[in-house]
Amino acid sequence: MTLAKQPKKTLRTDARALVENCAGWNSRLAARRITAFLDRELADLGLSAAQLGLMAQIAALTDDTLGALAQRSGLEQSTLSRNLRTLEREQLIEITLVETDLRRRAVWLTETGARRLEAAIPVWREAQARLAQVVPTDIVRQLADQSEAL
Amino acid sequence: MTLAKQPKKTLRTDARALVENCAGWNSRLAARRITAFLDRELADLGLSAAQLGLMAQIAALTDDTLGALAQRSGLEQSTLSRNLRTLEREQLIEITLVETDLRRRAVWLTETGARRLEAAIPVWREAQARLAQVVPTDIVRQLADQSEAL
DNA sequence: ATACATAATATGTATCTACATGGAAACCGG
DNA sequence: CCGGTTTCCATGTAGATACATATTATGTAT
Repeated sequence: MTLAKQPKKTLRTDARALVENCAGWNSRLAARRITAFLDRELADLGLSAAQLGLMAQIAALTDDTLGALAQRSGLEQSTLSRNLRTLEREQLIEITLVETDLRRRAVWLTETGARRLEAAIPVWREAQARLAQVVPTDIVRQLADQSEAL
Repeated sequence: MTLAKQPKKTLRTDARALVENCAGWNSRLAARRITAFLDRELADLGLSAAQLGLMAQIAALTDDTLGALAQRSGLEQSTLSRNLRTLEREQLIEITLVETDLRRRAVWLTETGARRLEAAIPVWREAQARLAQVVPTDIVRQLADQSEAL
């Protein structure tokens, strides 16, 4: 009878292998750490790393609707819907109907949002540069690209 | 007067550079995609990728308390506290007092939890192998390691 | 021993994330 | 034009995550 307190050696060994190698765990761990770093760097701007990224996604589009934005940003449609809401509440973005198809909504930055993003860019650039001294940022980008095939 | 609908070219250009290169965004994107893949692969087991990882962390320890586990797993103490609760609710883990210091709690897998983890290991191994054909898992591990320095 | 500081954990609050489902608009076959 | 289907988005629900703060127990100086 194996006590839970002292699991079988093999289980512990397997668990250690999982902990070390699991790409799921490791990718989330890296994301947590990198995001925490950026959040600290961006704290003064009143933007989180996630918000900055999403605003940049929006600014990068010429004009597009929520579904397309979800696609491009690799977010669940429902997740996007909610992440947009916090930006909307702070009046950084605006969401409006598309007259030609009333099911669709279009997003864009407000003037306030554009100014906020503009102010954030150099801070982000600086933070990313410091980050790049510790983590190979081009590799991170490759990873994001490659994982799309999953 | 620049309309928000058509932000300054420079802003859009900067935004595109951010979207492409931001290690924060890219790391979260990769983590989302990898985690979603593993969640699908693990669906039958009644475990999410995050739960599996955390259970493995617990199993990998000989004996330890919550603070140490938070450290090792790179999670906020408060985050860990809550993630453990869902495992506890399903009776996969047990949390008890440490008699020598009543502030501390110790965690371990229940028999049910150990069996569940044991069953999950081969499934994880298979999933990780398939994942590795698309994403270099050793690189992901390096990233997690390197980002600790942030 | 008592009062104050420190340590370990839990809880309040809020954002990020996703799956399942709901509601409204558009589309399409007859 | 009408009814069924599909598309787009929002919402219910729930886990993952973190910061700030509260709570309880330990340690310490007097």
